[in-house]
Amino acid sequence: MRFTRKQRLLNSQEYKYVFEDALKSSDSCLTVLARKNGLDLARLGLVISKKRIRNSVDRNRVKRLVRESFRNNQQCLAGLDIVVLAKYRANKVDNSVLLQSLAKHWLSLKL
RNA sequence: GGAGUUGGUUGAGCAGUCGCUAUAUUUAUGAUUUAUAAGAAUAUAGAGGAAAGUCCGGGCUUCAUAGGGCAAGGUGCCAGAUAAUCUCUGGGAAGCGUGAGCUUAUGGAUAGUGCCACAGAAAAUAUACCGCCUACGGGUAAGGGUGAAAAGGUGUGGUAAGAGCGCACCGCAUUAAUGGUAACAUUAAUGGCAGGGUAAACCCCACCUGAAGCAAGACCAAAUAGUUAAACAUUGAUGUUGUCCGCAUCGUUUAUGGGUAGGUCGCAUGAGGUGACUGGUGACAGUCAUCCCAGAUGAAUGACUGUUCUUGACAGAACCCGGCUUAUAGACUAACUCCACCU
RNA sequence: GCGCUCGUAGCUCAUCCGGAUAGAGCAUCAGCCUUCUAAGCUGAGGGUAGCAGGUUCGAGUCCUGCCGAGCGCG
Repeated sequence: MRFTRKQRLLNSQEYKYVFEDALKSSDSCLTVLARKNGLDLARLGLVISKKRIRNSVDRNRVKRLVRESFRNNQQCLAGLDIVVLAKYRANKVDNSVLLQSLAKHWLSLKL
């Protein structure tokens, strides 16, 4: 499974498109938004603010985990534009917990 | 063996699978051809000692002048190092520590101005309060208490009482000699005490500072639309910080309205790293050999599994370097000091 | 990438160019008043002045370094 530039949201119009009318799934760590994009691919965007997670090391860790999980599950998400928002708790949680949480979100969005 | 001081090095390792970014090579597809675009495979490389804070300094780029005066700001013992510094090294002075060592915005209070609460007679001005002495004109600053600070200190002689009034030692100032590049130190002579503190209060003296910052700036491509009104117009406006002079340009500014903000370069060979030798007390410099070591742009280093140990801190490049400051689990190592014991 | 401002009681602010007990309003608590509450009156508590150093006899105030918050320009 590869994860290329095509599979990312690259500018603010694409983000706006998702925010306007989205399916929503959230828990204590993350909020996930999704909207159909009319393509074969799934596309991912990340919103991880400096206010919620102070250190850049932690921000990068969350980003990488989300990307990794997205990469492994992209087939079942095909045709969706997805935006992941991090919450305050996300930098206090272990990798495995975060991955489990993501897996749940993917499942709920797929339905 | 214990306690400590000052430096230096390092910042979990190994294997497997799947991914990300860059570079090189190869390959197939589309296209009239080239350029190019997007894709695949292989190989190689891929965050730090602080990448952080942005506190200093420099490179680089642009601004027609980097010219002058006045402002404004900074630095402040001496000498050196450096591209440069509010950095570093060595030395002097003062303070702290038994010591190794550590700390210091460390010029000037005899250029001038200001401030010094309360207490105290008095806060720098002496016809000085209590006092002491007296020939009742006055003399005096020993003693008293206040305070952060009160006109050299201690002793002794001396006196009406006292007093650098005299002397000895200590402190201080001036002059000279010697040592040192210098800061300064030592010695000698002279003076009889020069007249409190504060310059991180204004200031004086010496030295330094043109401004802006990679969103600098250069190039390519695309798109476009100006109109109306008002103000000023060489005694004006604008031009890279304040102001005046000087210099450059000729329209400028405000309101209203329309349009564009895509890409490439800048951008990774550098005051570079490593090792050896030489010079220097040292910061550092020189010579030779060798190496090429991130370059993203909604922004790359990760995930999972297994395994070992000491169970892993602080923390993520964004034009680049040199410092400083702050955060930091530990591990290793060198030199030195003090205490106790043994030989 | 530059430049600037602020941090004082639970909250909002004073404290002159350094001088000693850091003050005011609201809030809190206690008492009075009222049948009870509100309003009113009286009193009390609450502060290492963001943190750490330095200058000074003396620092909330001056200087330096950190921490936090906010603003402006491109």
